[in-house]
Amino acid sequence: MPHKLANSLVVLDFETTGLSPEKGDRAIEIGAVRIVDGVITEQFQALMNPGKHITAFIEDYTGITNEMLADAKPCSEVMSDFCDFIGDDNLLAHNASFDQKFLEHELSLINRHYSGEFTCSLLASRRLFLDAPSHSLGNLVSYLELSGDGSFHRALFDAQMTAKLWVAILDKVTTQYHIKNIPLSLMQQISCTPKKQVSNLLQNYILQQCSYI
DNA sequence: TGCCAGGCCCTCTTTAGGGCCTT
Repeated sequence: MPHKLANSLVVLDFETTGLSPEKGDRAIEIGAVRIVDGVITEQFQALMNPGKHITAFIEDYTGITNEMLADAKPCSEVMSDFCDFIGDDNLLAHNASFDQKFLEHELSLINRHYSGEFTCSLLASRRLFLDAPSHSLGNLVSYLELSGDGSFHRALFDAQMTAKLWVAILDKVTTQYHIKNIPLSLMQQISCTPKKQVSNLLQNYILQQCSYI
């Protein structure tokens, strides 16, 4: 069933056989949560059989083994189900360019498409958490003391923690700049604005909002 | 034989190089 709520966002994460679909890499797991008004309302998780063996490195990195994938549904079936889950929602991922290229590649193989906007929590966090020692998902979760029960490099857990990170990013904007009901378009503007200009961008946004009152 | 991803972003930059981030 398609979802079309302005304040609804699907946070997703892929585990894959490697870094590049252009070089033949495929998805092996998809994990996602839907957040509405900052609260997780639904989740999606599935292993998928990429049609080839995964390397020992990927087995070690993810904890997903060839044995686990042997009985999994094929990518085409899982991705069709996931496309239905997305509906018309906007999308978010940590280092979104990576997940976006795998999503588009897997959906192209089954002649499906998504319509939402893609937003990146990595780009936003680099601009808003300037003092974080690193902006990897794991380090940001530690830096912000976000709680969670699971293992990094599994798709659903990473999606859950990315969702919590996103809520923390929105809280940061609300607390520091006193902006409530932050539109996704503003977050996308932040994500593509040079670091030194983010403060000006947000202050100008506040002034624009005040001028409407 | 040697190489092998790609986008973003900073700086000792912009006619470039290298680190970060994702698996």
